[in-house]
Amino acid sequence: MLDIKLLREDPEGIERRLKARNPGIDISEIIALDRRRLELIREVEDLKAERNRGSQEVGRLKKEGKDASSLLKSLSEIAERIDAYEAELKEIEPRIDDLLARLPNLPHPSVPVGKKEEKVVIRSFGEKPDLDFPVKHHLEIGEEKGILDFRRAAAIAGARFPMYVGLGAMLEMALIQFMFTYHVKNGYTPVLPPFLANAESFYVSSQLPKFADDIYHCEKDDLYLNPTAESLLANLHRGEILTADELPKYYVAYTPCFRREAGTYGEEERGLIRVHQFNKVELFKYTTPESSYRELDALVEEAEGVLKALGIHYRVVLLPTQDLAQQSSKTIDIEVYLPGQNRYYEVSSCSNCEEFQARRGKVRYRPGPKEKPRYVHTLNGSGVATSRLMAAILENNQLPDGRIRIPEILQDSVGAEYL
RNA sequence: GGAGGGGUAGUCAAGCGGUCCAAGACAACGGUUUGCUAAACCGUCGAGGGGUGCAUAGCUCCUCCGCGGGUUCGAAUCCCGCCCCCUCCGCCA
Repeated sequence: MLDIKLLREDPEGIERRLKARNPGIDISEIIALDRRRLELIREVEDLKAERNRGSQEVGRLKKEGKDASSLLKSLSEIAERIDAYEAELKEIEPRIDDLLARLPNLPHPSVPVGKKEEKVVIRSFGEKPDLDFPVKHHLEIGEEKGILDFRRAAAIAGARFPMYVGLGAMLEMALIQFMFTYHVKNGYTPVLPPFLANAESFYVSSQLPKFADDIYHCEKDDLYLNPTAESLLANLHRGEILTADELPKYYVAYTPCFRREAGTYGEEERGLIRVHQFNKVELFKYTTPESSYRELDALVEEAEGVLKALGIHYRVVLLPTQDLAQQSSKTIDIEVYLPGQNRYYEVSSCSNCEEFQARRGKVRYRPGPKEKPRYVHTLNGSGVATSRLMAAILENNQLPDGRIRIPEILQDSVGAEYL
């Protein structure tokens, strides 16, 4: 959520910056409604001041046993006028809120302006594996080894739900446990949050109102299934005023993530690439505005640490304006390479949302004892998402003889060296 | 799901139609005193929004007592609906 004061002060400048993300953005309706809103507030507040003075006078007159009937009559007229103005306000304010809630965050100046394709590769780790034998797709590997069973999962839940079996299940659990512990050792507070959450929570993190169709919804209880722990962790301090010495706060959560993925899938998204349910270890930071970009860089490095430890080749890319999620000012993705398809896939997306989510969730901190509360900055990043990480391991670590080498640090917990 | 109790500022807590512009205490902060620490004393001390300011400074107005409605000239206080917490009962992995 942007501060409406920014729109008032510099509507052209703000609109120009937002158009870099989405050329279709037009803030003129918000500006017009807001102008009317301010007029109404002025009227209402003047009237209320008058009413309050009058009401006190009524109390005084009654105490003295005097007649207050003419004053009461004029006050009741004022009350009617207040009602009329407030009725209009009540109609206008939700419209402003809704329009404002749909505007994206302002992009950071360091973000390249442009479409998806304009993303910039910042750095990479390791080499593209050069496999001199016919490489298999992870689906094929999964079936051969009996560690992935999409067919039976489909009978249980439907298409595009994964089921890990045997060493596949062991490997998935080992990955989760390894990543979770890795970040805890780096100073993150471990959290296992609820996996369902209410609408308010998704509004704060900004999945709602825009992405209602992409989240599973339990009608009866009006709860949503977690699509990313970002949504949950962004609500951990809702409505709180933190003290300066509490910041920065680092959280790591493990959750399954559920996504409806309504729309079309391409052939290249078969298997574990795009599924309705996957496991993710999520990193989340609450920081001061001054430190948030330093913290973003650190966040990316911490996520990279996981892939380095697993020995997987990846690259780090800076997303351009038109590829940013609504709440993000700047996003850096980590992509792993899948030799089975000769393509890179995102396994981590690290964003600085600045105060966009904090404003919605009213998460603030007090810089000093006497100072006014300010909004914190929130950052999130996958650390990382498995399913895709699993696919990467299966495809990158295949050997000419058909075996799959399990990354060394996981061998003990999986209980095997090869699949 | 049922019955009862409760939700007031950072924390505790009073108030139950008009002097509430929400008491008081604790914590915090500033100061006085002080060999140091502590104590004592004095002062400051919630949030959001509007107006006026270069101002996140002052001044001023409005709103907020779990959330949303209603009654009233006037609601923390009365009425209705909902949410959350506690105790007990029922059901259940």
